[in-house]
Amino acid sequence: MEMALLEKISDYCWQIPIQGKMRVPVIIYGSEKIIQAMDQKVAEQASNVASLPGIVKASFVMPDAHWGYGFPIGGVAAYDPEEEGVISAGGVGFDISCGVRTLLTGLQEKDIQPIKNKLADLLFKEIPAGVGSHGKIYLDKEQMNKMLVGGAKWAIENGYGLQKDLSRIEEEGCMPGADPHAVSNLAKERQAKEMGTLGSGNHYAEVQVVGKIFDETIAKVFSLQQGDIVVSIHCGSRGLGHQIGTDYLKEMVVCAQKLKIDLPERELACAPITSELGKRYLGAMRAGINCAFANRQIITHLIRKVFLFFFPGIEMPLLYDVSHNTCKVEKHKVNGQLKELYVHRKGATRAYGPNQQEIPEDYRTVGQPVLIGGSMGTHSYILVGTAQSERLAFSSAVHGAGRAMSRSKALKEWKGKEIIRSLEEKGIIIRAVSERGVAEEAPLAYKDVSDVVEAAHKADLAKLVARLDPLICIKG
DNA sequence: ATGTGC
Repeated sequence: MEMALLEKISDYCWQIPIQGKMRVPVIIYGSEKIIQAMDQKVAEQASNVASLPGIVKASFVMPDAHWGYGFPIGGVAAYDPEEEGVISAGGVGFDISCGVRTLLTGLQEKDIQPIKNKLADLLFKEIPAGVGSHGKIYLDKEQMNKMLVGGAKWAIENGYGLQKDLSRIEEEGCMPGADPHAVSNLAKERQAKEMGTLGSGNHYAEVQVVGKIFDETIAKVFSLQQGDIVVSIHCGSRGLGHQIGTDYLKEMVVCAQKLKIDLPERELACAPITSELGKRYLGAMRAGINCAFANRQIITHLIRKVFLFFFPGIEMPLLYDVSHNTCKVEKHKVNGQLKELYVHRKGATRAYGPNQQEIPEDYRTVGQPVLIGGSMGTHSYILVGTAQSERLAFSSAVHGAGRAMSRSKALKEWKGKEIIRSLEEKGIIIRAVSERGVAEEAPLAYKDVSDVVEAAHKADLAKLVARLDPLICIKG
């Protein structure tokens, strides 16, 4: 990114002042090194986002941002319905409610060492992964609608998990206001066989060891200790979310044209929050959130079954489950006034600080766990939300490393087999459906997640709690 | 991200 175009506010905060059609400034969080390496396109896209009607405060860019479809990935933007604010399918992203869930195991690394390969094999066998992967579950129309309304709650009622899991999921695993009738039949058909599947790309299920604790006090509240084994799931709403995105993007292009909303780029298509289309998208997108909650809940059940085989009686409670592709209605302070805003987080994790009613009671004194998935073979991190983040970025933080290299370039650079072998030498077992997928997801095709979380920490968006090191990674 | 792409 061209640093000359930015005004430095602090070591970890930079600004693009209002210019052209921008209604608010762009605020970018990150070190000089991170922002220098960011694509210039991110600045353009974030400025475009700042030009849409009803945006308040600023168009925010997280340290892990990269070029996305219309809105940058790693972007946060809030729109006010009372100021003709908009909602945008591209501002949520195609993988609606993609997110991370982490399970505690109570095991230590030495417990899994003797069975590591067998554990990897069985996890790989039991968790369907890959493009177009199907599970054993088939939902008819009636069950589909119930799932889209009930989310993880529906999954638990149908035998996939424990009632107490719900208290550790954002929205308690069931997003209110979901409207299955706003979801196309095509989207539902695509999803019918995809419940409890991982998908492809950077999605994974990973067995990890807590490699480092940054904050002992908060780690204790999160039940994390050095050497503990945890399991993390990174996936979203599969074909359903993607089809909702595709369907509504088309409609929003037409809507924006009709209402003469000035779009710097077609891909910024949006609809007024108060419009019929805006409300319908919100209902469909919320159904997508429930689909992702249910999906991660079913995968949790599959993982627990595998662990129970090796460790009879094991309990695997949730640490937390949080999304990083959503639009949510939240109250935030703008110019000293509490406003109800539509907060788009695309590749940005909600990161509530202490004393928020929305987070589990056990965590309320310290703040919400902010789960940051790394790329294949690299560290992941657990952070905690801060009080400052509300003012800084509507309580949001980073979501992961972010690509540094295109998929096609990664394919030219590496072979899947070589990547798997070199990770094996480091003691990391990869079980993947596609060798091509492994090459595309090569560790060096991603930015360094450690830099990104350090920047989030130093910018006060969220605070470092623990580092997770991969042992077994199941991929599409 | 995606029944991967014009």
